[in-house]
Amino acid sequence: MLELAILGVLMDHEQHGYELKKRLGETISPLSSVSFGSLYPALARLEAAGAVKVVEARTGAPPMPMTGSLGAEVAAFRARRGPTRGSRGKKVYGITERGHELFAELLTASSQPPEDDRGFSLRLAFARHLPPEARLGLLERRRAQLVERLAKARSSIRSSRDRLDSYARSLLEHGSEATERDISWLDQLIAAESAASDSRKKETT
Amino acid sequence: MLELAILGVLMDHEQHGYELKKRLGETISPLSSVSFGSLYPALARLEAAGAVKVVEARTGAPPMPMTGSLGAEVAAFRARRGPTRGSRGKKVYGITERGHELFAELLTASSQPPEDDRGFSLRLAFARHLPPEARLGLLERRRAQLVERLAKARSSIRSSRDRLDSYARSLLEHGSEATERDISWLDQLIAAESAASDSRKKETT
DNA sequence: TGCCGTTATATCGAACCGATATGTCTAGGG
DNA sequence: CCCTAGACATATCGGTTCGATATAACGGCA
Repeated sequence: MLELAILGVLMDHEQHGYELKKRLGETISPLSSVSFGSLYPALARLEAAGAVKVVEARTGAPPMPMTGSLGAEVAAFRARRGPTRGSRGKKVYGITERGHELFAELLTASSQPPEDDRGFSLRLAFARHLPPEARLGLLERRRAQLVERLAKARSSIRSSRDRLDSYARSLLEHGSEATERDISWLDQLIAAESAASDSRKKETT
Repeated sequence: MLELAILGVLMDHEQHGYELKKRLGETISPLSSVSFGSLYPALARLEAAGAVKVVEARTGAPPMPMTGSLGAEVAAFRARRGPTRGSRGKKVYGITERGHELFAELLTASSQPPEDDRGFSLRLAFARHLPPEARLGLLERRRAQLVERLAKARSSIRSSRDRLDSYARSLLEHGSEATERDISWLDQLIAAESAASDSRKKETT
């Protein structure tokens, strides 16, 4: 999930981790910013998989690998060289050819099973990298999912109306209204997408 | 987080894990159901902390007190499916005195730092267990948080309008609208809460 | 010069999820 | 009467994510 987000942001510009976090926070999901505790491991995974690579490392000395369980060794090394020694600098990451493949794969696949909300938002944010049919499929699967969720929520409200206090009831009703709006928003997107598809068809005939 | 949800549900009636999962899914957050992989460890944690305890395990005849509005329903369910149904291999959990303390603590505390969306929903769902002033505080903190989030989202949209494609832009704008509606929903809740507070004040004078 | 806020990378423990294993109970078909 | 499919129910495993924390370089400024 995070891999997809990282690759998508790196598609535009090469960046380093700290910038990446900011961009992920503002562009993709302003609601829940990504933490470093997941970002750096994810970057490490991607680098290990050959999907991204360090393009530029601005350091005085060559970068020292501090991965794995070498904490004690590194500490010993630091103690030898003194506490002021530092080779920690920026590591600018860029996406590789393999990364492009992985991005396409992640963006397309696993949208078959009912994905969670953030998964959909992420895919929609990168929808321009999808072929038009896949875009429509994404929107329509999401719509179907929301319709089902709305039905469940409504039946849940009906069946347990009297044993809910006003707070819980208001929460559920507000959630249902939000889902309704999501659906009609999707309808707009689907209509726009269909119109674009039609105009493309006309052009080629 | 999950601990709070479990304790809150157990406040109403004693239940076993499987029922708990269903109730958490339908009542609290219809959007993201809790998985067993987190539910059972959380129950184990709570049991280790002495907040819940096993009330009944694999008994044939149900001597369960089952106070609350659900008692009738459970009885009807048993009558429908037969008296021996679902009484084997189950571990019915109940909340202890320590559990009540922990619940109050979790419900009140840690709402000071900006909590995430699910955290707020959870607290609101159990708002009837809060003292009225704490309810108002909860709502107003949430409102302030959403206002801030909206401002950030808007400035983010403005600053990066042209380098966003239509999908990302639509996503961000839809998110902002949803946040606006959340805010006005909160305004309603705050108004209702204030009115209730006023009427209480009048009663006591 | 010394201090401090920002930028930046990295790790740790705990929580949580999705998949999976295992066991129990009952209904229904042969 | 058995026996198998499927609901009910508990539990664990590997991997991802989060929140907190450590470390360190850099820039401004008093």
